[in-house]
Amino acid sequence: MAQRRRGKELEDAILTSTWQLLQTTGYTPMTMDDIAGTAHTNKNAIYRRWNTKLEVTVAAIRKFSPVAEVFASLKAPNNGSLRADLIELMNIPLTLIRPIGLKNIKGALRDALPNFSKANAESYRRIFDENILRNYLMTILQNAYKRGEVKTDPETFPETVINMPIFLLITRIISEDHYDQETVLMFVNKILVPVFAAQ
Amino acid sequence: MAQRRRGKELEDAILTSTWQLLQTTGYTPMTMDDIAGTAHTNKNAIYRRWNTKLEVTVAAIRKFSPVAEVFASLKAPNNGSLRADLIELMNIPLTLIRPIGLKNIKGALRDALPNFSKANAESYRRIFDENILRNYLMTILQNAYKRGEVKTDPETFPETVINMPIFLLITRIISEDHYDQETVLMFVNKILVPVFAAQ
DNA sequence: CTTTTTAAATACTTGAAGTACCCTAAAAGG
DNA sequence: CCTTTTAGGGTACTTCAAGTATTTAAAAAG
Repeated sequence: MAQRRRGKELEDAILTSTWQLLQTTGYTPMTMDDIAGTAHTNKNAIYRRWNTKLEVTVAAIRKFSPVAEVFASLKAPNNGSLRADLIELMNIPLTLIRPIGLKNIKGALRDALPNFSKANAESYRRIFDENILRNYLMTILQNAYKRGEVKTDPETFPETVINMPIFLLITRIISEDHYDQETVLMFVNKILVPVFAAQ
Repeated sequence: MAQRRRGKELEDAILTSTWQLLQTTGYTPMTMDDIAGTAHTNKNAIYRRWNTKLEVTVAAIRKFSPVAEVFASLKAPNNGSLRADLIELMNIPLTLIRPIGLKNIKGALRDALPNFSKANAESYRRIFDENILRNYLMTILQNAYKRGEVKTDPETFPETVINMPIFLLITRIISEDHYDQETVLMFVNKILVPVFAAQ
């Protein structure tokens, strides 16, 4: 019998298995027993650390996808034009979605859905962006306001308008439609710039 | 013991129970056993007619909510202005959402999610609108194009732009945020008119 | 009146989540 | 070293809802 692992070693094994199953089995069909089995341990070891499949999965994503690095290296776009800044902003999710896969994100979104509500708005921003996208957007809009590209103070925009970028992403995920450079340009040119410029 | 019901009588009893449970228990917590129990029958009678909770529920909604009547009485808005037409369009879901409840729609949306995809785009339009909203929107946009309120032929708009109204609704449902007259005006004035006018 | 259909009642199977418990290896502390 | 504490291994169990199977009997059809 193999040595008994514990602590970080065991945790790593669990997250590695989760990440691996995410690529092969996929989020939705993957079960807690699958994860435990692949990691050569049992469900208790998982439940001792996380409460749900969604939580283990988020932990695995944080460990193995470039989410952390990408966010660490980011700064708020400031290219001197609303359009250029929005393109840079909407490119961020591009880097994050690819290694995880749209379908897995959709599965996770489904599990997370019951926690989404206006009252609990944090929870869904957190999945992708830890509010970074939102903060960057506000900065971008403030700069555009100073330049006159946006007519009113972004602080007064309706929540729904501020949420347009994340809502475009969510609907893209729901429809399992690919997200690429062309999509970014379409979002920015055909939707986001017109909407923000009209405020 | 009561007489043994069958056929339409039994079907009505099942749908009545479903509709009733939708108002009390709510879609997500409601189980097939609940429905069977409330209708004083058993699950077999349900499964003989529908395959999933979602399908029974949709049948119950079609029977008891004003969906059918509303759609029958509708005609494509034509008020001579893009803005007025869009307001009329976005008012239609208002009538439909209230008697069903946002939370129930959200639960149903969650169950329906796996069937949503770009490839299968029909399925999610069907939930609310049987494509009527989309057809009306195209008519509205064509009229606006003739008047010059829209610069290019709506046939050439990106799918995402055409889907803006339904996506706004979906994100509203996801966030369990109320949908009222004020929301309609905000959607139309701050988002839909700017987006369509920019095409 | 006989046959066919189909609901009622009940019990069962399945799949996954989540829990309980006992045992023992590994770490920690003296 | 030796003892104590901690936490994983293994296994079995509970729960919940979905979905299926079976037997019985009532209603419909001829």
